[in-house]
Amino acid sequence: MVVDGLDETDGVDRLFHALADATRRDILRRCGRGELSVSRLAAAYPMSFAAVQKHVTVLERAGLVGKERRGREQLVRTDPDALARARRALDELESAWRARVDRMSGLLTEAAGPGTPAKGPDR
Amino acid sequence: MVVDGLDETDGVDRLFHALADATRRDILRRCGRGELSVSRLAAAYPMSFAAVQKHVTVLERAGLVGKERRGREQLVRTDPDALARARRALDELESAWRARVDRMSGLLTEAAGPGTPAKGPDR
DNA sequence: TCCATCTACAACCATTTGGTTGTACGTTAA
DNA sequence: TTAACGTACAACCAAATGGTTGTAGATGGA
Repeated sequence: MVVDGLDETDGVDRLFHALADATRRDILRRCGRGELSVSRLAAAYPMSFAAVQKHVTVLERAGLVGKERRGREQLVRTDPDALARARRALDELESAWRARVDRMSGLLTEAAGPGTPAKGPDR
Repeated sequence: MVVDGLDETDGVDRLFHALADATRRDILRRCGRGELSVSRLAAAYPMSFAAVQKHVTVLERAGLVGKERRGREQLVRTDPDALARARRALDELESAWRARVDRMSGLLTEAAGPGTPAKGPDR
C-alpha cells in the first residue's frame, strides 16, 4: 500500500470499502433519519446483533453515518454529505483520468516535436 | 451476505471493492487510453509484477478496465462508462435514502397535528 | 535459432474481514 | 430492587485480501 499519499487516501479507501457490502448499503438506505436504533436495524438482517454492530462501525469510521444516543439506544443516521463525498472522489478520479487521456491525445497530436515531452510520469 | 437480491448486488460489490484501494485507483487514473501494458504499469509501483497483475484482474472483473492484446503485451484501458456506473450506484443509494427520509418526514409532519412543535431537528 | 520480454497462474503466507458466541455495563420499566 | 433491554467489546474462526516467489507458455527481435 502507500502509493498515493497525495490525496486523502485512507479516507477514500474507507469510504469505498464501506460501500462495497450489500448489507452496509442497505443500512445506509434505511437510516435517512436518525430513527433507527442498532438493535432495530439488526432485527432486519439474518445475522447477529454484533455483526450488524460491526457494519455500523465500518460505516461510522468511513464517515457515512453518525450515531446519537437516546436513552439506552443508539440511533443511526446516514450523513447527507457522505454520499456527496463519495461522488467527489469519483469525480476526482474521472477528471484525473480524463486529463491523462487529453494529455496523451495532445502528445500524440504534436508527436513530431523532439522536445522530450517526458518527465510527466505520475501525478 | 445475500441481503439484497434486488439490485445487481455482486456487481456493485465488486465495483466499490475495486475502488477501495489506492493502487487500483491510481491504475485507473493512468489508463485512460489503452497505452499502458501491465508490465509498464507494474514498473510504476513498489510491488511485484504479479501483485499489479492481480490488481488489474480485480479492476477487470469489476468492469472498470478492459485488456487488449497487442503482440506480446496486454494493454489496459479504463472503461469510460465504468465510473458512470459507479455514479449510478451512488445515485440509486442516495435516492432510496432520500425517499426514506421524505416518507418519514411525511409521517412525522402529519403526526404532529396539535402541539409538539418540537422534534427539533438538530443543526 | 536462441534469448529476452510479457504474461499467466499456482502455491504460499500474513493480515484483514465478516461472521459467531459470550460477557459486562448502563438504562428503562415493573 | 430487580429484570429486561440495548449496547459495547473481547475472543475466536473460516474465508478472502494483498502480497510474495517460482514456473511455464507466447511472442518478438538478434
